[in-house]
Amino acid sequence: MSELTPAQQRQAQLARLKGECVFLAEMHDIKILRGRNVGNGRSKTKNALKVAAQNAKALRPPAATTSTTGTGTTEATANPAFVHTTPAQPLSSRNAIASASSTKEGVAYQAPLPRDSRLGKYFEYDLSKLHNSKGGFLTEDDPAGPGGGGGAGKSVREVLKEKERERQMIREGEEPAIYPNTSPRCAECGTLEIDYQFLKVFGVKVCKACKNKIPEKYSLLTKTECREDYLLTDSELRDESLLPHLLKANPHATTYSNMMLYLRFQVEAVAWEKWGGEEGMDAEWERREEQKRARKEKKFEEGLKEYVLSALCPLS
Amino acid sequence: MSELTPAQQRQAQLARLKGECVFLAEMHDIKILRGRNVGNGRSKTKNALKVAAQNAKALRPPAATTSTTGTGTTEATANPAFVHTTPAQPLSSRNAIASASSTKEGVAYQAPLPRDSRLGKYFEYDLSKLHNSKGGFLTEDDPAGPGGGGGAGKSVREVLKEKERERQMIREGEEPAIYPNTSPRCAECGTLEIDYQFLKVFGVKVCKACKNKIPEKYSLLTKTECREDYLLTDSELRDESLLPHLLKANPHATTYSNMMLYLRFQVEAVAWEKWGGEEGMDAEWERREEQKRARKEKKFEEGLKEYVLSALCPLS
DNA sequence: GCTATATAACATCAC
DNA sequence: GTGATGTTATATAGC
Ligand SMILES: [Zn+2]
Ligand SMILES: [Zn+2]
Repeated sequence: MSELTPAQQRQAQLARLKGECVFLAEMHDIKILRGRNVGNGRSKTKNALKVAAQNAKALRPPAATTSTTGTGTTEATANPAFVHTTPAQPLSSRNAIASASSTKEGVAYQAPLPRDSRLGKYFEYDLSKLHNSKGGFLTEDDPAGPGGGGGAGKSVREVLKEKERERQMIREGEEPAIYPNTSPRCAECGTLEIDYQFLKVFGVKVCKACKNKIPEKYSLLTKTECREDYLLTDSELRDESLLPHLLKANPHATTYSNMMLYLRFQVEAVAWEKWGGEEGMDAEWERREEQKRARKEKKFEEGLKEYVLSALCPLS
Repeated sequence: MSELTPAQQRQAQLARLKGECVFLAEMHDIKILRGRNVGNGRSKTKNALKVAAQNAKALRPPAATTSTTGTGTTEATANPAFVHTTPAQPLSSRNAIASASSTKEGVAYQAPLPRDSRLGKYFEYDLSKLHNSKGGFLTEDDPAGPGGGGGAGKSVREVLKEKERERQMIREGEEPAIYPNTSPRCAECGTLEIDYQFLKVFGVKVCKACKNKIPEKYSLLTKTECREDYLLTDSELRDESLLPHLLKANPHATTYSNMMLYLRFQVEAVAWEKWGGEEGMDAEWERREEQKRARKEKKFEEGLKEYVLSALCPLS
């Protein structure tokens, strides 16, 4: 096999990607002018799908969206006494991990620059507004909504990625431009005694009392729960810029790996964009359940035959 | 890692399988009595699903089911001039392959025994009637239908597996008990000039004229077409006892691998059982198409950003 | 048009 | 509860 070297493969894929980009960019009415990108903006409404825009609310902390508690997720880790015992100590080690993982992506050093830097001027068409599609949320150019200043037109994924950049800056000691000198207050009740661990890790301003009062929004989920109950994939949960998490000692045994805890409303936002709302997710869940059952039955039939045959043949 | 040896793994899986079998067998009202299997039979109607029984017809050659030509499958290889040129020559080599592949399964030597042999007596509950489920066909104990003697209660898969055993016996020179001394006739028009290649490979009695006259039933599909148009998986298409195929030189280049050609109505029968009829299959097809599109768009977005960034950064 | 390789999703088990 | 491992399905490139 005259296979390519890894470097050549990478190059080939990039070339393919570039070709595809040019082609698809035209499809999206984006013009690429070698170093300067001028698009005629919003023209992707044709790709819009299904959807109910209720999820967007979940991203704006001030809105006290109590959402639904519908899905039968186990509330085990949602118990505050169980989850919030450690007083923000292991954060330093966790931050180390976070920084390492976000800087390993090559260009990540340039990426966290603020939007108004030199880089921003090259785009009349904001790349972060590209139609994300896996669910079709926020594709209609909704009129920015009342008070929804910056988020309009961006997918949940994009908003979260930007928030991650802000968190990154917080970790590096710089204040994000959006929160100048005023001390942060709980988004729910306004108290000044917010949980700084939540601010640092999740970029969410909330006090411990409100956290416990609104578990359907602020409770924590283990990685496994996210995978099973919200059908998120491992790579999605590994992406800190999409869904941050905090680490906590595993209660099953001290030798086990740390638990990874995610914030429920963030997880729900991503999952609902991915699956097209809670209904779409439930439908997919049913589908997989049925699939699993079918697989099991097939294996059972084959296995039973093999078993009975092997049990009978010695007698013949 | 104190991992198990392959043999130990196999053993462990078998043990697990046996346990599962016992458990699930009880669920199915089957009693396993170490070498003797006594079940109270039909009690699985609760598992029945969706369905339209039209597909069963496709399995009875005498019924001139013209089926539908609905799906937009390419009819390229369906062109008889293209497909049926070789006069049953390469069969010998193909048969060798077939025998090899079907005997490599260990117990396959015992399996082809006729139903009324010693083995059959141990089962009051016919294992081949187990609910197959991936589509839910034929689970209701349909009253055997007019003239449908042996096939009632068996899934499409099971029927095909039995037919494969017959074909196997034909290849080995023995006449199957069902076709005694009378020469085979075309199931469509009754002529004696049937295509013996089709009989040997597919176990189907049909003349060349009828083959060409009813392409929606007798045309041939390449393996790739089966995979793409009928959403069958590679392992399913590799299983000769489920879906036999004949080989033909690849027209694209003589150095390429042989084409594998499957009979359309057999493929349709399997696919429709798997997906719950043509409607179910089309639904799944749409689902995958959408999934593919979403994947592509996601990759595009990431790729475009990376590309534009790499194109822009040198300028800054 | 097919197979081989790589990638992602998924099930399973040791920790 | 998580991560490593093997298994399966999908995408691509070479033949
Ligand atoms: Zn509060
Ligand atoms: Zn005929």
